[in-house]
Amino acid sequence: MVTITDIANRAGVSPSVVSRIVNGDKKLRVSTATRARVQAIIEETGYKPNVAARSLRSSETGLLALVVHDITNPVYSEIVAGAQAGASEFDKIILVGEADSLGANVSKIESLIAGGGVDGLILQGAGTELDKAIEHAVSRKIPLVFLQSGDINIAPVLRMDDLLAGKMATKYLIDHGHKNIGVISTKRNLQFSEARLDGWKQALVEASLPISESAIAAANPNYESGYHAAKELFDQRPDITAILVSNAMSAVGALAYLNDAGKRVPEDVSVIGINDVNLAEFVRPALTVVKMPLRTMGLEAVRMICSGKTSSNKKLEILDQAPLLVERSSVSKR
Amino acid sequence: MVTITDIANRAGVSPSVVSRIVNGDKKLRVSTATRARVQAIIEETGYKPNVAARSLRSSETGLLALVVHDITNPVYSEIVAGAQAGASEFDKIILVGEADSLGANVSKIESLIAGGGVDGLILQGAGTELDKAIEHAVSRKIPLVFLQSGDINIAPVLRMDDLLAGKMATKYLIDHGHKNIGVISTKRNLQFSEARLDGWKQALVEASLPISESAIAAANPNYESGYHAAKELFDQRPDITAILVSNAMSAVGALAYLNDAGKRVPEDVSVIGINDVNLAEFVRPALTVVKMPLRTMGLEAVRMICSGKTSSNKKLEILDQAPLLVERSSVSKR
DNA sequence: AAGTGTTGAGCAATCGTTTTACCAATGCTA
DNA sequence: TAGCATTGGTAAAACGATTGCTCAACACTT
Repeated sequence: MVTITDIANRAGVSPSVVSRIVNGDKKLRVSTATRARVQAIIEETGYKPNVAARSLRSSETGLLALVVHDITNPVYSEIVAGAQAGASEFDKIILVGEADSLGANVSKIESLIAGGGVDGLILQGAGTELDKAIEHAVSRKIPLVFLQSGDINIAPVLRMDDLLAGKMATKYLIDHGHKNIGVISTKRNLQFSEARLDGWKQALVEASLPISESAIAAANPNYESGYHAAKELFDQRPDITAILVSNAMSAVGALAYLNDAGKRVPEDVSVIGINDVNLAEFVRPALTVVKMPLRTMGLEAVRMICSGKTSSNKKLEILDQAPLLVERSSVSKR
Repeated sequence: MVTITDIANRAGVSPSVVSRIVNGDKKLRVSTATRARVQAIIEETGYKPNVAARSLRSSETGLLALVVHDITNPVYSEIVAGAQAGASEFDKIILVGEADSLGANVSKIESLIAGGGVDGLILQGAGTELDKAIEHAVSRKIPLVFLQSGDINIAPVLRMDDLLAGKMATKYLIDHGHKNIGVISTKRNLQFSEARLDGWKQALVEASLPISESAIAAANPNYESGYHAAKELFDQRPDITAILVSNAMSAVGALAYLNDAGKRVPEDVSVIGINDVNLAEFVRPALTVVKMPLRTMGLEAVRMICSGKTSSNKKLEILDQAPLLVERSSVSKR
């Protein structure tokens, strides 16, 4: 492999000069002549600095780890996309991990973090699997941000306005004349899910509608779980005419159940989801949803990490960008 | 940070001993007493070797880069999952990149590869964006595998039995009495897509059914494109009673179009997809598909990389594991 | 008793960059 | 012309781990 010394030798300069040229050193003092000569040689040889050596010296790796709960969930893909956009602002690369699958390679991830292999860590839906990794990150002072839920005493938690989202969605159903409104919340009692549920409650209260525990079901964020939660809900409460589903994948599952149960959407039952994904537009009936700024959340997380806002600012941060109601065909007047 | 020297000092041994203990050196000769002492100190201090230093010395990073065409596509998530499973066999971590989004950070990815930041490279649906990265990988002799399509002169190409899949699916439609069978192929003229199309053709030929160009449409692997391709197809050929859709996301899009066009599935039109995803089961009607061994492909790619089969063996490799027909509700007898 | 093996461990070079400190040469000021 | 600043560059010490080589001590063999 061609090293910085090779370049230096061929150019008849010392490695330091090459290094400065490559890195665009601020207080760089090198004549335009040598600079051109060196750059030509770099071009010609295709020299690229060895990343290991560089990060050994500078203790920066250019890698940011983002651990999400489930890669296959399109909702999380949005977060990843946002993070990637942020990463390119700061010239970093996002390393995507999956919390569930981590079981197998969790120790490898831990070593990576503990060994200074990443410049920052973004954790979405962190369960206890990652406790050790978190510990290492903290002791190594690696910038850390939680997304949607996490322990505020350890690192900042970034959230979207989930309360507002739940409220908006529910209000929309109420405005369409619904009075018996069920909700399918997200399991695991996650903080953000709780907030969405609170939004539902607040909207009902403000409309002087009763809140009943029997109108609440819970699902994991996948199709199947949404299907079963919907079944459970309607078995208990056949009188429900509209449901709010706290996440997109469960919403699609719920739609499937309603179809199988012979309930037409939206004629018999209206459905509104939280989180928008491409799929919502192409499922039939197309899902009306409250679109959350997932992308922005991913982006903002990276920005916090890279601009050093994580250590100073240990608190719950709620994104300014408001949820957006996207009307499609799954809700009707009653 | 606690380094190997710190450990060595506290244990009263030299760093080499610590290194050998940590790495389980084969020809390791260290007394059980010192070993225990050192290990206790490692435990106590939480020492983890610095990954940059380690990879500088050993020129191995423990990272494998997997670049897929589109992270949000659940089909590719399967590949990623398989690769991750393979990675944990070899104690490596998968770094997932996205070819499309690469536009922005492509140069960073290039540097990573060129700088020896990864131990191997798996490319799915590689377009020209990555040519430079490929070049670097080759010149650095970084193991490289193409998935589904790629230049066989550069590295091995791993494929599934796409021809068989196309044939099986089409035969299934034929067996159900269909004679006018359309196909929505995948754009970009990718090699695997071509093979699926050939399968369609072969099945028709074997059944002495005519092959007509007007029965062929093409879509990108996403919902929207599938929707439009279906529209195009049926505008041209309203007589078609069954379609084969070459990828799952397009199939869902096609389903949406058929619904909007007032064609009932499967009563008026039967649909069969290639590739299975969870969604196929929860969309209504549930999609009948030919399930491809995507997971196995991801797994096998990693195995090839990590066992050094990539340099010797530059050829097209087709996975043994056969496609599997999964019957659901989108195909009916005619 | 001399020779031969084995065990346990240390020394020091090395991987490729970055960066601090330093220096020589030149130009400028007063 | 002495003094000083600027320009353009070099030397060498890190960064932290790995590993080939060396070596002392002891145990066996013959």
